[in-house]
Amino acid sequence: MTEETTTKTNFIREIIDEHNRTGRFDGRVHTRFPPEPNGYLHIGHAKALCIDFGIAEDYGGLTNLRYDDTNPVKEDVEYVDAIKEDIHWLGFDWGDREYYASDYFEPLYEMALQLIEKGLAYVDELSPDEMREYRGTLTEPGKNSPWRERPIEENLDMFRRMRAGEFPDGSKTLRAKIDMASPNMNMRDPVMYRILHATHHRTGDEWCIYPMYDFAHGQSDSLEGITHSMCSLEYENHRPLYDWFLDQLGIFHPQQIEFARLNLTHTIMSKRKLRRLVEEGFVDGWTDPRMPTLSAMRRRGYPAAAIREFIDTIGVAKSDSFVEVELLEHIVRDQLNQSSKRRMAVLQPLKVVLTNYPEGQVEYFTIPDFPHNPEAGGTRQVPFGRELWIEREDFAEVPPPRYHRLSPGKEIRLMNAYFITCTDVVKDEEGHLIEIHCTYDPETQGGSAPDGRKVKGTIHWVSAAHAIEAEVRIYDQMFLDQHPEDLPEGETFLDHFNHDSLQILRGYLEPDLANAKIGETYQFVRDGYFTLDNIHTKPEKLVFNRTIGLVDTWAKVHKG
RNA sequence: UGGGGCAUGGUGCAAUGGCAGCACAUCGGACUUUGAAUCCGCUGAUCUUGGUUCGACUCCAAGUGCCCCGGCCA
Repeated sequence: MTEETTTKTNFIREIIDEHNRTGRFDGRVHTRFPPEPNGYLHIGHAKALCIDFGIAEDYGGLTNLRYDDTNPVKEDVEYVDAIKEDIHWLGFDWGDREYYASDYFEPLYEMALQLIEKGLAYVDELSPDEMREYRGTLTEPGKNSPWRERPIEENLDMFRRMRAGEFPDGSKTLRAKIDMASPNMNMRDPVMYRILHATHHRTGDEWCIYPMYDFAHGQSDSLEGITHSMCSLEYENHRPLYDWFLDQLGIFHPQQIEFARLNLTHTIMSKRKLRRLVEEGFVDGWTDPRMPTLSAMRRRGYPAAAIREFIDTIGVAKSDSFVEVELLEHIVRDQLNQSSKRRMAVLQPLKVVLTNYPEGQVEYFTIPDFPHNPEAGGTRQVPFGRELWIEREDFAEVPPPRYHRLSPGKEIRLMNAYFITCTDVVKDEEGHLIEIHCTYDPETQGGSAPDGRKVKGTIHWVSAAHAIEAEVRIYDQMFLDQHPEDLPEGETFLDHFNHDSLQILRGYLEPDLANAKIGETYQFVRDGYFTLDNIHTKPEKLVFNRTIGLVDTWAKVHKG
């Protein structure tokens, strides 16, 4: 309208604005997104992605993709490919700037040598247990390692021999010589290198010493000319160390800025815990539609644009927060409502026979894809016949108060077809409902009565003779608890996994759905949004995932 | 007195010394060939106590609460 919705400001943008005012980076903004390839990206990473890529884009800058692959025992190529696909899906692009911390192992090694030469790093031979003991506690200072005053030449020699593979894993480390009495534990002579005789997914067996995150990250930023290095709050305590390495090395000094990571209700964001759900079979892999991973959301039918809109809506700050998943769901529904063609599908079927409808007769109704905005889409032909499927919940033998659907003696509308009135209920010997008999009013073809009479209820239907069958998967939250990680003593998140979070149904669909395409979402009228599963769907077997249900006010009132 | 960080409706985010606002959620109503959507309306917040000021969410002081840090993980 008059003004393009101004990008909301936040504390990070204010810091960048200040840098631009003072000329700290000559007006340059260059960020990086630094995933560790040890798991799939989740919605929390989407927040980082939107911050890293979004801010750079707004300031006319660039963003590098850089894998933080400094720990070969945890990382794998399987993840690097999945990560790239997810970033592209979200709509971000790093051009040709795909980097790896492992690209910098050689320069990093040189930098370590420099620090040794300046007397700022030493080879330590304390065992892991001893090191912990020497580190002190949160309230008591640590004490210096007996190896701390080793001569520079000896450090140089030992470190070269560490690289050469002369020592076993864990026998030695290279440590920064800072301050064992620092109140910041990260400054108590942090380990820079450890010995790991492990095969790295990119460098193979070229190295047997690997830099720690703290020694690799800042210098990688510096090497790439990154100006603003955004990360989550827990790295705030690491910033003095980030700054220390850069200052001692005297190299280009980016600014680290920390923000609060995203937490969502009813799910977990810890990669370690998500991996347990995968490895212990609670879910069907990292892309199981119940997972908070981006590839799961894609598979489930969440639009990438909805995820970006969501991240934009929640904002960025430094206070720990828990966003209600309902907000994400609202935005997904909002976008899908505008883009999804309407179709009819019956998921929990009940047979209806129109006793006064001619045996063997079939007629076709032309129904718009977007009934409330017919110009927005096309139409499709929907067959109608004497026998129909309706939703089990759309009939009640004894209707509760304010029930608008079908019940004995009541007239309602079959959407876009006819008014029908229930005349009989057919049951088996045990009293189970088999089918219901209705009469239709031929005068109400198309769904309105020439005499102007109204009906309160409108239900959807599928012609039994023409219906196609499909598997339909309905999802619920993985955890019923709002905060599944906030548990009483002795319970784990696994104890609270919602085993009813996947429901598999066999539904009857209107025949046009045979033309459904993977990647397209449909609204199954009065139920929700559905998309074809990109893994289980076969030409001879359609499998639909329910992306998200429609808001169901009736269910709320009814359960009330 | 270890260090660092954060406190605004139920949730998330604004207001940068000048009328505390937006979104979601909740609740009520209108409309409806989707009990959806749409529309209208209600409820509801500045952690506490002092101070500065004509005026404080904002500045100052003290306190309280929550989060992070003792991996050769990131």
